[in-house]
Amino acid sequence: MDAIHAFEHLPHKTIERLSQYRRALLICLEEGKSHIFSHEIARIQHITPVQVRRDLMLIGYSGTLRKGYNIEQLIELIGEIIDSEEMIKVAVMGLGDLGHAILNYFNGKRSKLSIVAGFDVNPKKIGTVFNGVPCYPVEQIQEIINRENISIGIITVPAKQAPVTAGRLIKAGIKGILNYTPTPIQVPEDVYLEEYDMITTLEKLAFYVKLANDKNKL
Amino acid sequence: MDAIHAFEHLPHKTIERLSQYRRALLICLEEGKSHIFSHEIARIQHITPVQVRRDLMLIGYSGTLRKGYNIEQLIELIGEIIDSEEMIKVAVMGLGDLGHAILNYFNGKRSKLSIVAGFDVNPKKIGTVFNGVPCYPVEQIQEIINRENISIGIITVPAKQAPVTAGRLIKAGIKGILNYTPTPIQVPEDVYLEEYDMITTLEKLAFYVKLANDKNKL
DNA sequence: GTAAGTTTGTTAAAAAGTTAACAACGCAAA
DNA sequence: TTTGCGTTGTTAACTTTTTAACAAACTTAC
Ligand SMILES: NC(=O)c1ccc[n+]([C@@H]2O[C@H](COP(=O)([O-])OP(=O)(O)OC[C@H]3O[C@@H](n4cnc5c(N)ncnc54)[C@H](O)[C@@H]3O)[C@@H](O)[C@H]2O)c1
Ligand SMILES: NC(=O)c1ccc[n+]([C@@H]2O[C@H](COP(=O)([O-])OP(=O)(O)OC[C@H]3O[C@@H](n4cnc5c(N)ncnc54)[C@H](O)[C@@H]3O)[C@@H](O)[C@H]2O)c1
Repeated sequence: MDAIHAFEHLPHKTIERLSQYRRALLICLEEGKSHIFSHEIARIQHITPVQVRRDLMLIGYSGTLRKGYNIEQLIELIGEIIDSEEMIKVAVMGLGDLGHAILNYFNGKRSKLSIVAGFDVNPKKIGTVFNGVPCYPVEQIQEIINRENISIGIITVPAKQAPVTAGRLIKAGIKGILNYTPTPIQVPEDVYLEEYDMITTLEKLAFYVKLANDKNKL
Repeated sequence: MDAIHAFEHLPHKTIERLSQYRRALLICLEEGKSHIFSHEIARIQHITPVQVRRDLMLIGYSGTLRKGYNIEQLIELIGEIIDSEEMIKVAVMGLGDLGHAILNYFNGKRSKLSIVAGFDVNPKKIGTVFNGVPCYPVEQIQEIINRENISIGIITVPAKQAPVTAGRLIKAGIKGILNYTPTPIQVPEDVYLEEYDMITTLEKLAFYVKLANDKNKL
């Protein structure tokens, strides 16, 4: 299909925004709305209406003049683009506070993404089931990842353990890693990596807050 | 001072990377290194050496030829740029799993940023102290934020409570908000806002994993 | 002491991402 | 009708961000 080819070349930022649009659209749908204007989506996402229209143009979706976009259809189309046909399965490495928060938050939210396993070294956690997700010992990682066909790993172990944990995930054949520890990790180029550290976000925020403060003092 | 003026116009991405460089540099310092090359920093951060050099050029830091950058000095300079002179104080709204993870993780990591208060509605949590951070009832938000001179709020309440919580923070005079719930919020333009949703990151990851999969199948 | 090899600093070019501008359209009110 | 307004789709301009290119400088090896 031609469309699949096109979606390959969607800008990275557009992919992110599509996910965000869908999240917002799902809420609107729940609230009983059937249509939405570009400027409404824009306001929710803190961007410009032009950008919304441009993104939707890129995925080939057309709205109705003066009526806006059909919410249900748009959710459907975004799903066709960013979701995969089969379920994508995810494992969480390290079921501490953050790992728990993620398990709590995540499952059930998306139909094509599911956390199916947790791994830990703490004997008290191994064998327990949290929110429907069983906790396995790290030694079984290869076995479980093969058996369940898990392709994404989330790292929430103590920072020092991040590199060795990443190594295990890679060895086990994982294709994408989301690293929530502050220790950067290295991956081969066929593994997708996202790293997020709260402190970077906070420091950025603090920088701009300070800047605004300094300006007001003048 | 002239330099302060210049730092105002640093690219947003550079600010983010400076925070990341510092994080990496602190680790290197601990490991006993005294100097580092641009390509080493680049490798840790998964970017190019040119970009590192460019960022450092923008902040006016010069390395030594064939010896690289002095780690201690660079950490110091990055601090002068992105940290504020006085401590920036932070409050966490909602001390559930995620709020706890943040308290656990954060305090002590940075000298100029500190979480000094938590707020919750659960009577069992109110009055407790977690990791040195007291939990107050939300009703006292105005009082505590004024008294402690808190300027940043992190939102980790249940998603539905996000907008009302944001409203309270804004009313209390907060200047920056970091929203970790999946419900987008609205803020006046003198308040800095960052929103982060794990699902967006995961969906993006899943998209590129799928893409790579599809390519391999051809 | 000279040549070869590295690494920095900076300017210039390229790429990615955002915003502006506006024609086309359709609804609503006059 | 017809006029005016609000909205989409799209091209073009602009801005931001990244990458390339390369001279200058220092070190080491010969
Ligand atoms: N990025 C962020 O925003 C953010 C926020 C909070 C915490 N963190 C980071 O996330 C990580 C986890 O934080 P937390 O508060 O949940 O810590 P925690 O100590 O509560 O949890 C860590 C868990 O990992 C397990 N573990 C230890 N070694 C392991 C290994 N080798 N393999 C598998 N499991 C192992 C422990 O038994 C524990 O259950 C830390 O690195 C922390 O720095 C990041
Ligand atoms: N963005 C992410 O990556 C991510 C990950 C996990 C969870 N979350 C989100 O973070 C939020 C918190 O998650 P959690 O797992 O910690 O939930 P939780 O239920 O464990 O914690 C929520 C806490 O907020 C308190 N609370 C409820 N209403 C409040 C109010 N009006 N004011 C102050 N406190 C209030 C509750 O008493 C509870 O202690 C949720 O919205 C969840 O969707 C986000």
